[in-house]
Amino acid sequence: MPAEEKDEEALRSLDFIRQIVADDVAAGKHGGRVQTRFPPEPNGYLHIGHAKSICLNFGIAREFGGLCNLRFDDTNPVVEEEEYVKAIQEDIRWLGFDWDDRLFYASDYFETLHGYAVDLIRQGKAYVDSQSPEEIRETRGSLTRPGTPSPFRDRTVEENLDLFARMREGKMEEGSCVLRAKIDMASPNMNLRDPVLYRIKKATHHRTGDTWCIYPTYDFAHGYSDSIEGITHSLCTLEFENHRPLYDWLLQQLPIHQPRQIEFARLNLTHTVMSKRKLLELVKDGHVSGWDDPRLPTLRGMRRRGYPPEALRRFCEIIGVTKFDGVTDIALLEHVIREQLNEETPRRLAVLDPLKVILTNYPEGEHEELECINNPQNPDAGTRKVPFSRELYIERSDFLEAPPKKFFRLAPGREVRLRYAYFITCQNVVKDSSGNVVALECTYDPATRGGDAPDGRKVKGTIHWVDATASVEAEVRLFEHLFAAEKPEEVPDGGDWKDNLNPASLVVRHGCRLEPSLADLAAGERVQFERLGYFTPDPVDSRPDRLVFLRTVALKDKWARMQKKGGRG
RNA sequence: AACCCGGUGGUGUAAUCGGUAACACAAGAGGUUUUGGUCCUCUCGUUCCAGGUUCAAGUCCUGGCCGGGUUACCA
Repeated sequence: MPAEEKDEEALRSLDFIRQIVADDVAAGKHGGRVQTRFPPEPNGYLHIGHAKSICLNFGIAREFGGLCNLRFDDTNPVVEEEEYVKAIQEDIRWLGFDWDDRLFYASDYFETLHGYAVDLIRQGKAYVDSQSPEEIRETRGSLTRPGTPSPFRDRTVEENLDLFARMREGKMEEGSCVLRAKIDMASPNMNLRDPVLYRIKKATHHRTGDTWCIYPTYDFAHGYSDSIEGITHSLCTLEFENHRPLYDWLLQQLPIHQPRQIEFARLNLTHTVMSKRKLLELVKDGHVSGWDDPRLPTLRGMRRRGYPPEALRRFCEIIGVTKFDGVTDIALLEHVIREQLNEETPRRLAVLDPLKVILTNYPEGEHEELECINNPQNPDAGTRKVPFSRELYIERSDFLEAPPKKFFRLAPGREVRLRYAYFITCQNVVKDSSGNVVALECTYDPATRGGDAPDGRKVKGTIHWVDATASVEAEVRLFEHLFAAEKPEEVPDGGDWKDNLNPASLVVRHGCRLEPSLADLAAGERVQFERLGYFTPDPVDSRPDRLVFLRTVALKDKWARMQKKGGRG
């Protein structure tokens, strides 16, 4: 009733699918009921593209007071496995969605589906074709040439019934015959040229075992499964657009619940690949460590990398739903990850490439604890004590012997602030015999404890540090885009998409030094290493005695950008 | 080549279903700052083209152009 509330509601525009659903609800279609489904085939792991579909389907159900089912589309036993069924459920739960007791399988409906096929045969709408797969392909015609009818197209209902029964009984060889819909061999839509409805596969199904040797095709099973479950809006990606006439035709032949299929554009991201086939190839060929490699766009990879599920949901919300087949900049994903992590992540000090600093005027054998703010974004996060003494480590990249113009960090004779600690001045550069910088001798100003100078003097730079002895060692893995090219699939002729793999997508740093509190971070916890990015202990490889951290995403780095720009001229 | 679907700044979306282009990201410039982070300000579009309907078109019509999908007993 409040006007402002109404305005706010009006401001939130509905995507074209939600608009359709809203209209249907308003019109009282299906009694105002809304039911969707997420229908993965259990033959691979879920990726961020699936997340878009999951958020859409579960999101719409929730927004319209409806339900969303999880249904495994397991109609092809030769490629599907139980292993994926479990993994997919895990991933969806992690993303934050729940299907309650509505976990279904297309294979649950095999008997009903078979009955529907028999109904179609009885109506003269389907027939058993005894042509070979090659013959079927050839007589289907082409995009420009109509197909020609099968010589078996006009078999009698009785004959078809008998043949189909024998198919089910296993008396026919694989490939010797199929059940086809009798629609229109001259249709400009290839899907309507007597599509195959059932084929013989003498394979063991992960759920039905050897009960069946004939299996329905996707087109046959999908719409009918939707109907059986009372789905009102069946959402799928654009490549099924041409299947919709078949979806509708199949449904309309029987006096059953009629769902509506609506197609939307799948998600494409820059600097990565999304197809199951390509992902599989990367895993199989060892370009990545597995399906949960943190560089992959798989949900497992992202979970391991420390991406918060809330951010993924937010991302799916931002990208919207349309019929335009575009490519989303992966920078948008990274942005929502940072946005989320910036709010909720405790800050910590860590040095990835340690350079020793000796405070020559700091008393030997002495140490102290300095108070550091946990999260400037959130005062409630409080503070913590971090050990400090005469010998420290700073980031090697925070020191330059001959600093360029805009370099604000440490250099000979220059003063900087150690975050939450003291101002220090570099007095001497210690080098080994081959001229490498091995340590810095600095003086600190005791009056600047905490990081402020009582005399009001300023420093240009603040750098992070860690105590040399009271710190723990760790391995840290840094990631960049898996592919250097924005669109890895676009390759010059003769080239391979894998040529675009980024050789620097994984950089492993050994001998990193972390503030002691990081030693007992629990798996799944996320922190910000100040000035470096957001990190999480690797749930796979990190052990109490051998810490491994993964960088979820780097902080934005203006300095790096300036350097890059300058370097290019 | 036939059919289907699309086309709004660099990218992704929006525009109260004809009323005078908005948001986010990216990029660039500047400000604040004990993270070169965050935050704040500013810059970046003849809505693919050409006609037409209309007082009024990103929205409707026609024709082009460009892009995607489709010729598995895969999904």
